[in-house]
Amino acid sequence: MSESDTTREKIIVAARERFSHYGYPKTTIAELAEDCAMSPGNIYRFFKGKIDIAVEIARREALSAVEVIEAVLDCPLRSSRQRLEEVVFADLRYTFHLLENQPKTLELAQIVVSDRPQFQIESLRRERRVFQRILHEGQASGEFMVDNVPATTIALHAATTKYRYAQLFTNQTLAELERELAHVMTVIMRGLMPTSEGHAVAETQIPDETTALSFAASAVAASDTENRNENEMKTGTEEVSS
Amino acid sequence: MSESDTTREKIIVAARERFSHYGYPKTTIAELAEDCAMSPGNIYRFFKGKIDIAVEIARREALSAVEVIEAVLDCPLRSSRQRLEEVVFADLRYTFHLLENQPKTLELAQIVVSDRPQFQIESLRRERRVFQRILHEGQASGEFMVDNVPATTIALHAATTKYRYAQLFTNQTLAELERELAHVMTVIMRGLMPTSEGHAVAETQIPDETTALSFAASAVAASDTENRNENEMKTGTEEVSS
DNA sequence: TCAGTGAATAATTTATTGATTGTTCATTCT
DNA sequence: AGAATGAACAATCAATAAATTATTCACTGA
Repeated sequence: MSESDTTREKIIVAARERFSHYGYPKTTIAELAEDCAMSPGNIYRFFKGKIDIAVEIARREALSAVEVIEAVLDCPLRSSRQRLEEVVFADLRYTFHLLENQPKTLELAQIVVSDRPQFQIESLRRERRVFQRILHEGQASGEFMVDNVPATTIALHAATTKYRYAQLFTNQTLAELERELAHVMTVIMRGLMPTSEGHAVAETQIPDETTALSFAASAVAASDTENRNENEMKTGTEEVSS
Repeated sequence: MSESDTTREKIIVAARERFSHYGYPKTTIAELAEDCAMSPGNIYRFFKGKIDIAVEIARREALSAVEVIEAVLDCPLRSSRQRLEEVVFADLRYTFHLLENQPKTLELAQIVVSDRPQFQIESLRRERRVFQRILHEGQASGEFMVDNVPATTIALHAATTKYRYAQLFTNQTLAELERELAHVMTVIMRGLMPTSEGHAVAETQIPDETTALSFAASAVAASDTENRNENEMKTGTEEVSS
């Protein structure tokens, strides 16, 4: 069991290397087998097919992307508003840099999604859970005033669609997108927060790239090498409906 | 001049027919020439190339789509909130039905955009002008309380990205998208409107499909057959920055 | 029994070719 | 002159053949 697990890992490592260098289509099973010093046939004892190797890699990529974002939650001494903003900006920056520096990752994701539409749905759902947790906390502390948390979670997530893998929609620069997103968040925040009469909710400021993310990056780097188990992580809040 | 204009129109009519039936790639210049009872070479006295015929058709399509939406503006006895909501829902429904019933139109648009990226930028800008006009009016009447109208226009437009040609992003049904959009608009409206202390801004209701749109459809149908001039229409408000 | 093999086969991709199509332009009408 | 032609050429596409690749499975060695 443990033996066959390390073999499986070897395949994944080799595949990740080749997929990111040469792309999924140009990588052959025979090459992966050679990298792992085994026969092509043996690969099929660990994966049902070539696409399933890609699915596993994409799955892990998606999980670690959410981990980056979730790390903002563990950052102490922050208001719910700050958390929400940092999560949204982290999402923009993370996916923007991903497409910029690792174009093969997008290709892989597109291949996986076109073959397994459910994959995208689940990735988005995982991301929404983070939003929902923040909304929930903000609601509990009185910082937010929302009458339907699950529905507002979906709304928030939908309204920020443009800022996930933004290069798919536009060829604006990251700086332009950040300025735009600040305006979007300003409107949304005014919609979420109760207005103590008289003074309005302040504009959203573009968060510093280093603040929350250096924290997040180190947290992920630590968890990345260690407890890599197959199970979903526990959620802590109820599901987003739909 | 007038003579060569009607010839040009004949080409466009023939092209629109063939493009929507058989698609852009399967339509040949020879066929268009035959439809117009002329030689292939003569087409090139009116269009620089095949793609330019598609550009002209797409340009008109985009203009008439904005006209559908602009018609909401002429609908009397409506609050700015209602106008904004009706415009956004009209956009969702119009583009949804377009992709559903006229798949070749999407194909054409994608071909045009991949060849002329500027085309998309200008179409989006035209759409934003409608948003901006409503925001402006709402601001003037005191119904909205926005400190930066151009920036908020961009934010509003960006936050509703998912609901333009929604099938490109998701395979949700129209009914699902409408419910979702209602939640998005609820949050946004709370962000735009001043809260008289005590009672909150009401939730967005999904507008009736017939109300504003039957009005709009007839208005466009009327203008569609008649004054078809090449000029841009006058805007009436200042430009959206960027 | 079980991890692993590698030749055989089915499926897909790539290369090649011939046919079609977009575009030009010297020429013909009017 | 300007309007239109259609043969000529280059670019693109479709069809087929050739090569490569994914996948299976009867088999081997621990």
